[in-house]
Amino acid sequence: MLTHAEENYLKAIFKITERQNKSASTNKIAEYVNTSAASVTDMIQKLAVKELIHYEKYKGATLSEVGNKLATQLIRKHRLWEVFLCDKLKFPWEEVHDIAEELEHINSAALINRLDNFLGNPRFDPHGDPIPNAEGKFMLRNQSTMDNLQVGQKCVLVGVSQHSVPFLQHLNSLKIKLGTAFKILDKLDFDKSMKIEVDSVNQVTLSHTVANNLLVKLI
Amino acid sequence: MLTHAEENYLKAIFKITERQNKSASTNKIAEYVNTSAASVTDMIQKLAVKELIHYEKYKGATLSEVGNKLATQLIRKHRLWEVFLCDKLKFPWEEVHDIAEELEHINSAALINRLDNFLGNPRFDPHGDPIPNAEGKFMLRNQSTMDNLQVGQKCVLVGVSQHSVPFLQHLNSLKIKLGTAFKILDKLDFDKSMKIEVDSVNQVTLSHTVANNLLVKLI
DNA sequence: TTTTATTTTTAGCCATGTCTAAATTAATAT
DNA sequence: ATATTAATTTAGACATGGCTAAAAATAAAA
Repeated sequence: MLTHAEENYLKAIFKITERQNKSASTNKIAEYVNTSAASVTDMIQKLAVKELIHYEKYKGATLSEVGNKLATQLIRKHRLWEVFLCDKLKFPWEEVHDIAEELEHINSAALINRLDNFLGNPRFDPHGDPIPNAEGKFMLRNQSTMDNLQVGQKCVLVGVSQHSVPFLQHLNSLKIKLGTAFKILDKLDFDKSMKIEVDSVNQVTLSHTVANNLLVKLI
Repeated sequence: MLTHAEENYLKAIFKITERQNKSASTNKIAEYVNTSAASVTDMIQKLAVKELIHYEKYKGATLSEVGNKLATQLIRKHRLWEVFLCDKLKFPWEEVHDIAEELEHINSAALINRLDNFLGNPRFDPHGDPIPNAEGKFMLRNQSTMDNLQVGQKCVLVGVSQHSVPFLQHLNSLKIKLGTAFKILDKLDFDKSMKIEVDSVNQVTLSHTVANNLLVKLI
């Protein structure tokens, strides 16, 4: 059985190696688990002994097959709890991450399977991230970031690739949420900002940073 | 903020001093938190320094006002989660304790208040134990243990004072659950067992131990 | 290709919460 | 009242997970 700390390290390595296609560096992991590089070295050595990760001195860490399985189950638990918090308890989407961060450490397969059923076996969490099934398979979706679209194209928001509270609150204030439909009205060259029509009613301008963090599906 | 361990000690002392009307002994606490007496001595000394308990060498521990407040909130969380597990996730009542034992350590007042609302502000948990409200007030009920009743009296099961899995499964097998109505048919002197009519249909014999752990309300 | 800067590791230390064994105090029985 | 038993505390140790400061390895720049 894993400790909380071990679980957090596995999840960090999962997320880092998922984004970049190479091993997770000590510093990057330290940033994710909010600790010092020295502590990370200690911990990843222990995880390597337990064969949860592959680790070579000075070359970072990647998950072993077992470690990957465990990390995936954590992601599953985290995202299911987020759905519970938003759908059932009506939490706003910017508040669910921290609570789910604690809930994900509860250990009970029966609990998670019943929760999954109770929620109607959701495929995506409140931020649009896919929820792996009990076997660890993720559902993929063809999506792109909004800044890639051309003037005139229409799309629907299916996810956000940043979960920070200020970013999500910014979207709230623009009345943008998952499912919102957009039409690209204009793209400004000098700062890459975009003029957008939201739900066929109001127009807003999005900075490149914002557009880059919006995951959309063409319609 | 409290650690898991500290929370478990406070809860243990709460339960012990709730039952007996005197301070919780080192050994008793050790039994509740499943550790050695030496470890308990260590921990209660720390808790005393933090003024969460009153402690005098060789004389056991009682909760301070602050400690009592914290313990009560833990009980509240535990019991609300038990309701969630039974009512929403349809867990059988003998399986919820262990899971709630983990869930109760999640720290979020917003979460608990929303959960309380979501569940319809229940006053009692699946074993019939009262759930303190956000201010820590318990709802009391006039109840007695079934072994106190006389032949001919009728009652309804409103709680169980033992939560062990075998005991609860035994009740399952007898089709006895909260809300079940009984009539006392006979009391046997030599072993204090009782002959009972359950829900006006089947008759069963309950040992004194079982009857003593059934909390009932006369009707 | 050296020098410099950055990253990673090692070494030594600390707090938490546990343990066993031994010592001390309290309770019980003769 | 004293001896025995039981309960409690102390002492010393260990595992986990964190820290800082210094050393070593790698990467970047001159």
